[in-house]
Amino acid sequence: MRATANDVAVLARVSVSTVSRALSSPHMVSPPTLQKVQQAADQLGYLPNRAARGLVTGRTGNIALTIPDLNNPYFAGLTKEIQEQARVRGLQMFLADIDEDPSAELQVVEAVATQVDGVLLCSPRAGTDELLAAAGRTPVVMLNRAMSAVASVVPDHRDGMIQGLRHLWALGHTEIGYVGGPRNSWSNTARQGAFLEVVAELDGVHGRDLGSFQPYFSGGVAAADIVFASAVTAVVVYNDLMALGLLDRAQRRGVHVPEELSVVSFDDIPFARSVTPHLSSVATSREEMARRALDALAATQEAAASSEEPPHHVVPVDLVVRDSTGPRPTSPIRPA
Amino acid sequence: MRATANDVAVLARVSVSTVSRALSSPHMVSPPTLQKVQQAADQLGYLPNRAARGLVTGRTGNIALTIPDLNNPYFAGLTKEIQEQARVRGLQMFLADIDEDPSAELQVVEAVATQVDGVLLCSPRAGTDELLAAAGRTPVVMLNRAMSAVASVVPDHRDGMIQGLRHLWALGHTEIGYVGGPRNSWSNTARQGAFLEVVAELDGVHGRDLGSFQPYFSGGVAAADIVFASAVTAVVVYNDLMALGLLDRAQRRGVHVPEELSVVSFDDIPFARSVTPHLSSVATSREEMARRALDALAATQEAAASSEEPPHHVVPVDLVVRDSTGPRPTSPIRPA
DNA sequence: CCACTCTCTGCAAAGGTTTGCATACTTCAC
DNA sequence: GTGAAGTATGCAAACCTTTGCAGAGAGTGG
Repeated sequence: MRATANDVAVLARVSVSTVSRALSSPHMVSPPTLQKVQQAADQLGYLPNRAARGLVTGRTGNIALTIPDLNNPYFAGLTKEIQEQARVRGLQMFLADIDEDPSAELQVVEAVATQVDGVLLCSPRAGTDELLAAAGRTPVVMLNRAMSAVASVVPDHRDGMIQGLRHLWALGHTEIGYVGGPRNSWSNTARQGAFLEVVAELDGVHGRDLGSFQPYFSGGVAAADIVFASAVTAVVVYNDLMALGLLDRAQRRGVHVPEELSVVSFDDIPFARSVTPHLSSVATSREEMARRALDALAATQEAAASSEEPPHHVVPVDLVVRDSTGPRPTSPIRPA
Repeated sequence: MRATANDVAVLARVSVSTVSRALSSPHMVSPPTLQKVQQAADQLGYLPNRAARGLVTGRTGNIALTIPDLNNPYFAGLTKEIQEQARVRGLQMFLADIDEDPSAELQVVEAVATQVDGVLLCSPRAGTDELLAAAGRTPVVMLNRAMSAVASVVPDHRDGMIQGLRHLWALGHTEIGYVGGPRNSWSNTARQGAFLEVVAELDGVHGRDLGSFQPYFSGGVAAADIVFASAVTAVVVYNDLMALGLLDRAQRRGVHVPEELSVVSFDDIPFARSVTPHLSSVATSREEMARRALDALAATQEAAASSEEPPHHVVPVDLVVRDSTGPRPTSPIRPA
């Protein structure tokens, strides 16, 4: 079996208490004993059992993250950054890919609740009340969903929409569509709402909701022909993955982007730069999201007793203009 | 605080032992008591503390996975499948993105070793000996690296290379290059070795090693001009990400794929179907890799005592032919 | 030389669960 | 009516660590 504190104690001829103190608060122990203990610990390759420690201290050094779909590079990148932020804070991370299954999300939260210091719910699929119930007393921070009752970190969807639409407006577009993501997604609701609001404020611009689609490449393919058949010359797409699908279908149908159709989307995944034309997209810094998420978690832990309002972060976004947006075409879309 | 077994015991007017038994081995408890306990547990929302359970049973219900780079969709997809396989087996999963940092890998393994039933090391960066030392008595399975001492799951690189090269050979190519990944990567060594071997066995085919590059989009871009300047009409590329970079650069340089250059790569990431031309690629079933990885972990746990040879899985692969490969051109590459 | 302060160390409890053993109670056969 | 067999439950130890408290010993000042 693996060496325990007791083994080290025996070898160093001290008590387990001294071993514990030597390793976690060295200043409480005399230099000679400290050295004895350290040597014994090294010799045995001793590492404290974190589960046992968590049992008594109440802090486990673990966090958990739920994510909807790792096959979406946006979420993969965000996961990477969150894990990196956890690492620099000395935390280990549980990960669960929910894959659109709300019950799986609840199960995971219940299962890990006792072994983590906090839970990060990224784009939660289940209901907020159930999730909070499942978490029990464990601090929770939501990513990509805002509610007053629980701490949250969300991108500034509205500002992203403003940046995207003003860009299209400046290019002369007046008929602009919104290609939506899943109807029950908080992010989609936020973006769709912002689209309609902002479009109403732009002089001479006519906005059109083109419907809801799956937030995958295939969803963009599915939306494409509807886009071509509508009278729009530009679209804002729920996310990059869908925009890629739209682009692929456009190419097959002989619709030229950006000459006949301009496309802006959200997320700025790395592949936005790997396709032709390179995608104009609204970028949120994943590193900033991750940093704020872990800060919010720490704050929530502190504020557990003091019932202050939990922190709500809105992370700034930036439109990155590339090749998928261009001036309003003079003639309408004409698929080959 | 969260409800404990003791709270349930008090409410149900039984002992904690009975609570424990009622919930984990119901048949050992009389129907009326069982019902009392269940009702009390429901009422309090009781869920056993898994860390405490792990302390006494020695099984935690957790595993850990280290992965080199979540921004590579191949690894993101593999992570997703492994987490899914863990879920169906009732296990929670720690995840660590190593990002090419061997010391981070060692730290993580040490940190989680006490709180997991096993560790999956995907494309390990650190040395095998150090990793095994860090894991201590925790079962370890390696993915994408094979060694006799430790259980492993690897794709059949050699067969993948055979399929890719025979495909190119059948298309008439005789000058074929290999665009390599990182020199210290086990996968790259395996693929490069297989390339040279297989190419030597193909009549009239001349293989050429074109060097080592970073396993990213940028690495493919960096390799591109070297490829165009060499006399090859086809290349096998270490992975899809690099192939995408190569394709991007080819388009900018005016090199037509597959008319002037055929490209085959490894991994078959989803984006292989999202770029133009769609990429011919050697696919490994991520689901199969994941399943075998968890099977191997379970087997390693069993065989901890009996010192049998650890299991070594070689997972079959399939070349998926798409649009990036075509007949040998009659005239050599001529960048615009 | 005493009393006091400080520094260091050990004892024992606590955290929440599982499980071997013992006990109490039933049931049944003789 | 007694003994055996069987069932259901509780007690207490164990897992590994941290930490409050107490005690031992050393040093210091009067």
